[in-house]
Amino acid sequence: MAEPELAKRIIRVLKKLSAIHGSTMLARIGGGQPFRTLVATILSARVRDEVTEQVVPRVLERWPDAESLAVASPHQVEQVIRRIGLYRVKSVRLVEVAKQLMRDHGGRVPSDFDALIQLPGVGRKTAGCVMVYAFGQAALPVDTHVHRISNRLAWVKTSNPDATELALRAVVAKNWWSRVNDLLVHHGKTICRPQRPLCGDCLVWQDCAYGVKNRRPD
DNA sequence: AAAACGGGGGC
DNA sequence: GCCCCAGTTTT
Repeated sequence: MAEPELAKRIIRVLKKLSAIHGSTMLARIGGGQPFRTLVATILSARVRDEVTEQVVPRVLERWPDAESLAVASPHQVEQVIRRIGLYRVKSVRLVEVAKQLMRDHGGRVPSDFDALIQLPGVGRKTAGCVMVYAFGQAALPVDTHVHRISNRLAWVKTSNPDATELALRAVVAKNWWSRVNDLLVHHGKTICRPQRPLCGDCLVWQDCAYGVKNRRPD
């Protein structure tokens, strides 16, 4: 451990945040099923939860598996996901993903990070979310929320999300990664928001220079 | 490292 | 009107 002081700070914050309970959007929509989780995660990119939660079930109702989605036309998909941003790109990619699943993986979603990340429109975040929520495998997909928290609490000094991921992996046991991800994402969406964070309601404001300054402005 | 994709909601 | 949204791909 290069920085035991940092490790202690991270652990202290995570313990306080462990009082948080509740499910995440991807856990609700995906229901632990690989195909549902994959589709939900791809469509959720740069889209608010409320829109994703309304649109994705309609997609899955019409195309419940890779076999049916692979023979759909992107235009058909586009009509259904129209409320989501980037829908032109995403409709083409969804069909392409389904075709690739049929061609290379027997119509199943691979339970392998390296295979997932090769699907079109699937990056580190999406692959990590599928591994965590669909396969229950250890993965810590650091997103903008977790990265923002990491910066405000001064866990990392660079703008690289990978640095945050490494810092967390160093101090959190593998079987807790999904739980830690849930805690931090939930905290980032509700309290530690990008603008006007609710430091007055924050459980860890005392561990955060940003929070201390916000609660005791001078 | 930065731009592009992109409609919809909050303020 | 401006900024942001459980990112990924391209330049």
